[in-house]
Amino acid sequence: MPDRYDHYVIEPRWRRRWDADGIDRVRDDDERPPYYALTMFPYPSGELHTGHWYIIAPSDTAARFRRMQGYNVLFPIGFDAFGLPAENAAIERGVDPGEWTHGNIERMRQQLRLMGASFDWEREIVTCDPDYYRWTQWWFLKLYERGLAYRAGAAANWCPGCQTVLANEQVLDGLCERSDDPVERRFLTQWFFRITEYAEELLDFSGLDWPEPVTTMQRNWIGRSEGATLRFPVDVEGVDEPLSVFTTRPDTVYGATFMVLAPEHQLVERITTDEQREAVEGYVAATSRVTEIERLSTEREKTGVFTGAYAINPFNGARIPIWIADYVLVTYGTGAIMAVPAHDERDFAFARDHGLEVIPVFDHPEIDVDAPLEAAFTEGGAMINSGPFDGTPAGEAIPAVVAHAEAERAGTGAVTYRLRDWLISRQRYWGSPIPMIHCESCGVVPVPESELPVLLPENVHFEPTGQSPLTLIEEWVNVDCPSCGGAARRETDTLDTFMCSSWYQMRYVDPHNPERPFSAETARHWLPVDLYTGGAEHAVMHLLYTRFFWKAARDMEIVEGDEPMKRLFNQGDILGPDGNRMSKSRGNVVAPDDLVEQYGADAFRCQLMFIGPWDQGGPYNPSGMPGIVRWLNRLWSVATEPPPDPGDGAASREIVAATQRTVRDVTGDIEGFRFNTAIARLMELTTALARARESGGVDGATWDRSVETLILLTAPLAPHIAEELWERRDRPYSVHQQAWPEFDESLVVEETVQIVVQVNGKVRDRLSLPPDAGEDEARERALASERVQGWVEGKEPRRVIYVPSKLLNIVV
RNA sequence: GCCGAAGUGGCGGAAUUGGCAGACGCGACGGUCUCAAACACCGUUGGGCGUUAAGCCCGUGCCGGUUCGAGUCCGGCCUUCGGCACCA
Repeated sequence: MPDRYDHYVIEPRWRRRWDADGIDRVRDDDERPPYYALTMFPYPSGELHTGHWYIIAPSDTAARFRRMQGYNVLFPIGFDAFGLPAENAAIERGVDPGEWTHGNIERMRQQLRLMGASFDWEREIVTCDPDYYRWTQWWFLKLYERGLAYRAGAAANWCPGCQTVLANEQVLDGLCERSDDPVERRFLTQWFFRITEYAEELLDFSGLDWPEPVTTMQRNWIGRSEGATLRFPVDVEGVDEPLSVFTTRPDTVYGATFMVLAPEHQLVERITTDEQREAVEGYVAATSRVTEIERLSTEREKTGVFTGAYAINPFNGARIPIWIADYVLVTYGTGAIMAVPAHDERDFAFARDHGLEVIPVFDHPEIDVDAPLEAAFTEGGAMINSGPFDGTPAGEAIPAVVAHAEAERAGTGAVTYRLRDWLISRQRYWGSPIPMIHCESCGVVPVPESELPVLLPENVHFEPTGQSPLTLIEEWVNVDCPSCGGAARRETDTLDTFMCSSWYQMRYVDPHNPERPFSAETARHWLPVDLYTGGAEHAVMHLLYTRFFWKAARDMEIVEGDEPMKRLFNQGDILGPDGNRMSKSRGNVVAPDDLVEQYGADAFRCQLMFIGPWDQGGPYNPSGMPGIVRWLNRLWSVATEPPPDPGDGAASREIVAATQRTVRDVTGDIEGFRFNTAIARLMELTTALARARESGGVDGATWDRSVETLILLTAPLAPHIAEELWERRDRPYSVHQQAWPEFDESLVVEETVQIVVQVNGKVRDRLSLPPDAGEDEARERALASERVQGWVEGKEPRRVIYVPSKLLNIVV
């Protein structure tokens, strides 16, 4: 019976052994330095797919690598288990969301076990378990106490057919995905978190090792704008308060020729004249059917309607018309703008389409400002048409105008953020109940902490009543007011699932604590997270929410430090073999279980890591699997077959150097998540050893050290085969508890280096030189070469560029 | 549309700071071992010119620029992907 690599036998055997030994249990009192490696927890959709493997297997490799480097690594897993799909299953198939979710979790746990990932399963958390969401509710109360939670009106997608609120993904081209009814916007009173209070601090990423594109996206998302709010009196009887607008260009105020309100602006109804009412109401209704993305498109025609009302420019007394248009959003700034068509492209387009006046208030060296403008221009020289400000240079214009506005009480300098407060209310069943009670006499009253969790009731019916399903459960909704004891009703909205994932990394450090979300000591020991890996699709929302949560917790002295995740890495998306997102409808889904069955978890892990850089993702095609399998087989042979004939040991030196280069490169590659090149280097060393075994000349000690180094370097990537080979070489269990090999530079010193010789930038020859050769020596040797002479043709070099150990370029 | 990213052989990709384009692997072709085969082994493999060879020319999405030298830097496009606040 030939002794060959058989994943089918060795993988389950080692998983059972690791499990029995508790090799992945993490202790808080371990003396090694702590290292917290976190991978974004999955939603329990029902089946582990290739995408999960692509996210988790490399994370596991990174965690195992740190463990071998001497850290006590916390690498937990759990399930982000509340959310829409469970409720859809309930509506469509009548299954209970809780049962559906728990069934999925059980299945995915089994599948995850096959991966050979070094999770400490005793720390598993499931966000829909009352033991977890009790603390999610606790966080809500803390944020409420702190004044960071409040109620306000906000729009939701409303399907009149289903009588229900829809998620954005349930709206397709403005229609409900279930009933095809046109979706409307409906205003509801909902809960918000004041994330904007932290906007300024959230712009600061100093000290964070995060990918630059993510911080850029977050900065743009927060969208800080400096400018001013200006107050324009409204020329309508009964409207005494002025119309407040935010502008980044207060210096163009003399060029404001009309005002634009968002159609949802609260003043619209009060200022609209009788003649314009029908048009305005029609436009407001039409706007409720347009998505925000469409509204912000700069290509789209700028529609709008005149309200019939006028405002007074506080600077020059000009009486200017007030319009409504959907390119102004009620959620940004004050929901109203002063339009300066001469100096703003959107305002210009609007003015052109609706025949409104254009008054330039800056001159320009290349534009005739007395002629009708062809387009808006944003950079000008000095102010014109601006009364006392005429001649003020552009650089001084904004402070001058703001100072004047403040003196005249017509406005103030202001900073606005694009970031909006976080809407956390969901009109759904499958989420954590918001722990609040509405009492007629006391108003909104928090549920006392001692009464948490507010349990989600079971046996709920999902009927299209226009209410959240929780509203219908009288025995749950009706409750005594904690404050006065009178009859009161529970809040029937549930929490956004982003809230569950905003603090889960904190719960992992102390997951079974019944008294607190976690103890202060464990938090100090483990937090913040050292390495967070997950999809770039979370670059903005989840990662901003969790930063906000952390900062709020810090201000409440629950955690220490300013940031929750020190280092962040975003892996790319794995696609189907056709380059499209894997989906059942496309028929391009690759099922991991089948591949694991056929090739083993190690091979599948390695193939996923080998296909390309982790942050790039890309198409996954199992057709590349034979290359990985061949490598593992070759590794098996090298490690299990007898050593080569030592001969005179002449090849030892090169094997030592090759091994050391591999140590250096693989260490750097795993550190930088370049698993693809790490595996390429391991393949090269494996091949080099296999060839050396054939040709001989390697002494026994060198051979053993090289083979065992190769196994150690492979261990984080292919944990099962490494363990098996380590045991077969009679090394002490476990390979995963061994120290990572140290690179020794003195063993790789080269006697000569190859220098490329170019003539006019084209490679014409190569030279072998000592590494410390100087330019003169290199030049002399190069010019002596016949091939170089042929290209130089006796001409005198005009210039010679020498890069030591690399290249010599002769320019003639 | 806005914000962010990516385009290199038949395919996945490599080239970490501007310095030999195509490492490593798949596939293909040729061969070895074998009764036969394999997840075994060896070799060739960007395109063109060249009988072989030496060698030469072209070549990193497109157009232009900077440089002794550009896959890499700059400007302008094209295409694909992620996010856009109720999918998670």
